[in-house]
Amino acid sequence: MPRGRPRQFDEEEALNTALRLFWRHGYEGTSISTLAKAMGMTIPSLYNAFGNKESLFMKAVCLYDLYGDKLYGEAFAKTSAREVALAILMGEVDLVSGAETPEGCLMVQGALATGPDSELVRQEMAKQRRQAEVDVAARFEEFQKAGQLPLGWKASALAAYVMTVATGMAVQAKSGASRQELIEVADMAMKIWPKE
Amino acid sequence: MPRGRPRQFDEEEALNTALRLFWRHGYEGTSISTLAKAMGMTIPSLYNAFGNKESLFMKAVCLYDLYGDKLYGEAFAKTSAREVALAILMGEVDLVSGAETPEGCLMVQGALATGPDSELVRQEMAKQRRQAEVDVAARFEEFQKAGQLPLGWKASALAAYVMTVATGMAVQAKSGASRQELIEVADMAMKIWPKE
DNA sequence: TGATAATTAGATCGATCGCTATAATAATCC
DNA sequence: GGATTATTATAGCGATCGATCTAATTATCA
Repeated sequence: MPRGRPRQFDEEEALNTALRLFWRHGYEGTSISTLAKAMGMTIPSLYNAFGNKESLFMKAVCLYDLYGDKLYGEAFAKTSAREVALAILMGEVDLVSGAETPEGCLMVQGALATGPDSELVRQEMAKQRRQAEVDVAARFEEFQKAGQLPLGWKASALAAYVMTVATGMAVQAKSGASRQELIEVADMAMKIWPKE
Repeated sequence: MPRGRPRQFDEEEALNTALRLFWRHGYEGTSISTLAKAMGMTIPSLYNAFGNKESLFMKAVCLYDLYGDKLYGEAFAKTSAREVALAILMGEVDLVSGAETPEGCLMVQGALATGPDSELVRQEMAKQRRQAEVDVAARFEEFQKAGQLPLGWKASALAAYVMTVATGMAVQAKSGASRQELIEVADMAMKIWPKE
């Protein structure tokens, strides 16, 4: 046990609670007092443990990234562009409409349009969304170089398309779309691939 | 001229200014004081003319709807499902990446995830997004009944797909995607149609 | 057992939030 | 010109925002 008075909260559990709140209500829509109450700690304890609201949010984002890392890790392991796309879309359906998690995607609804005080957070979310697309494009590029993309397709355009559908499904989930509806959307989206 | 002291602002112009601010910064991210300054009127004048923040936002949404009404009106006039979809997607590209307007879509980023105080506004935006999809589905249903949809396609799933891509493009635009990138996405999205 | 270190608890900071009460101003109506 | 009506301007309302100060508490270390 460390030196001083022991903490009355579990840091990871508290961070997970914060993640759920930011996920559901966004960065601006979640107040410090709401966070502190839900996390079972006083406001000074929250600041002592997590810095400030922005750094708490960014730590929650890091925790959220674990979901994405798993999803895209598994998708990138697939051996065809079509399977990669399918894994991304079906994985996103699970993520944005999971029964145990808030509807939608933290990267999208965490800070999409904000006031001036949250501008840095908004830009960081936009940056991470763009980076995810760049990563997907790089994976598709590998298939492109191996001549395994349909004729005339650009890896970057395919990646932009897949991520656009994924992002759109996240908004649909937040609008109340069911998992079944999202699966139908993903099925439609996969029809871009030419038949044999 | 009406009875009392004349107004020092043009109501429609002021509402348009409010629309731009809500469009860029969202409902929660736009404060009354910011709105009043940009609209060139004092805070009491703003309340006198527009009620409260929520009703001002809803009036801005009505003004925004004019863009959508034009877009979907023209799209629904097309004579094939494919042309309807193409008109929707290209129209949305214009709308969410217009040079004269903020990036993205007010319906999406106006109030996607919010705090408890903005819950009503958030639900209203979600409702309008769902309604737009229902309208598109109804148009596709007409083609379906005429046997003019590809075999095995559901009008509702096609509508959900098209609106998902449209919504996703709105987020992409807010992330900084260029018009050209969005056009490439729309082109990819249209590939779901089978070749003759 | 006393010094040290870390966390907790309670009170509160200045700033801003959405909103409004009051009163001065500027037009028309009679 | 006086009454009426609507808008403007100033000031400020209570509540909440993110964040912090001070002090009491509870552990380890020497």
